[in-house]
Amino acid sequence: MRCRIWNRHWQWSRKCSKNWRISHLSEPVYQRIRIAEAGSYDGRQVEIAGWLYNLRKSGKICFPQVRDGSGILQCVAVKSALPEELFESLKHLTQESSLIIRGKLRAEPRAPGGFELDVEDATVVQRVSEEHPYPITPKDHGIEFLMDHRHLWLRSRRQHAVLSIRHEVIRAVRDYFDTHGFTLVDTPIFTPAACEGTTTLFGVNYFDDEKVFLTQSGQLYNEATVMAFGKVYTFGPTFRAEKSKTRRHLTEFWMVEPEMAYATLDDVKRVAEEMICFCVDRVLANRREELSVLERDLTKLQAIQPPFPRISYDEAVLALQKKGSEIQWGGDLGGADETLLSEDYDRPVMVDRYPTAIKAFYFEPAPDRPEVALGVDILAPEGYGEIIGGGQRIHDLDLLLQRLEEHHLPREAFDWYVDLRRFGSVPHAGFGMGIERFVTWMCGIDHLREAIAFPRMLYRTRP
RNA sequence: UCCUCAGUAGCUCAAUGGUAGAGCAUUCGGCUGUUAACCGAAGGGUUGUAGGUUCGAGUCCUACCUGAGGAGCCA
Repeated sequence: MRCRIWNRHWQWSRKCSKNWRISHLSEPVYQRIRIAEAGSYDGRQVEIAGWLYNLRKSGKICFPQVRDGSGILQCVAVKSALPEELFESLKHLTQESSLIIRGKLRAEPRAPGGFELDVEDATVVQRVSEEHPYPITPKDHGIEFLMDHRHLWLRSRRQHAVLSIRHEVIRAVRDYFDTHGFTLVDTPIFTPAACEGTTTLFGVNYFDDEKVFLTQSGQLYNEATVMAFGKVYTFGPTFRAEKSKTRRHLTEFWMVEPEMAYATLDDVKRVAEEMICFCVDRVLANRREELSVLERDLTKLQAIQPPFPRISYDEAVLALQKKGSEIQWGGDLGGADETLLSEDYDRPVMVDRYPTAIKAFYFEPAPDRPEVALGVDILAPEGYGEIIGGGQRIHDLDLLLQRLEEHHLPREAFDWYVDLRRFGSVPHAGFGMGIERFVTWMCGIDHLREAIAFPRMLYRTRP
């Protein structure tokens, strides 16, 4: 397999340019490895394939730093040990040129990462030209420039770390639900109507003048699938056409939404707490390197242990008023209120039983106090705001019909949803967690846009 | 939709209403252990756009465009 790849490169190189291959060796004796595995190959002859991250040079020695997506490895090319042509071409390599380097790997305390490759041979796959040098230099850049070059910015260490942590979070979320009896049942992206009727939706033309909308939640569909499977979750993209221009909003983001039959608000709180701790532990266990690149304060993440504080909306309003907030009972918590509230705790805080009037139509009212709903928001510490919203759904047919009417929602659009209350309706509950908000919090970064590869925001849909 | 701030070299930024400049990047030269290497030199400009005030505008005024932050909005 390795030889076939090698031969293909070799033939391609001869076709492309006579300068393309600068090797002076003919036998492929080097084992291709990824930089992350360097520790297992001390003293061996290896080959790494990647891109030039940075280059420092003296007169007769140069240090190309190569990244291959798994890590960064410093190489050493010494003039006296290499053919003139090879040394000169390495010395004049441009940033982000793609190349394959072969040589002997060894432990080296002076090198970042602890390992270093003594260059014996190299192949430049594509040289970045001086006329169009790589735009992202190792110096400061403004956010506009970086966002315009997002397709290249992803290669930098910090962005690589953030997206690696995102991957870890997503894997942990799925592992958690997969090992706790939940079935993944994805819900449609095209939906015929508003899930809640209030928020703004992106409309799409769907053949012959029919109008459909991009989903803003899979929850209503989850309420159908959960009656088939008992415990389900949806994981997918979500679209909100809100003209929000803040560091906490994207127009396209990813959300995980579990739903449980025969479950109540307390079950939601228990499962959410357990899942959050599971994900934080995974990130801490598997992504130390990335957290360190991001200079994340680990003690802040290590403090995320059960039990999380649980307070009611009533208590939250009183606490906020004491801290100087203008909030009145009946109003929603603003961004500033969320920060103010969470600064009292070193772990996520659960706020439940919001006024029914400010919650969506499907929330079950508290049996003893119908003016509050059995919903809960979970606010991340350090001012990261709401990461989870959820609660118990109405399971009574008559109450649901009454709510639809009160919210002026079209009965026809909700026929199937209402049907669920006719055939073995049971108390059920669930929640939704925004992946980017969770990742932003894990990484300790200050903007949601870095927690997804290609963010979609108000006024920004490129690249 | 509203408020605030910004737009000058490829990038990050300077420039009292009076000759548009520095660092990085690029090119050339020097350096055998560099850590965003360093030292020397060179090239690189329609100061977001359109008007206006002025002897003279990057700088002041008006409008517009673009971006950022925030508010509103927002399971």
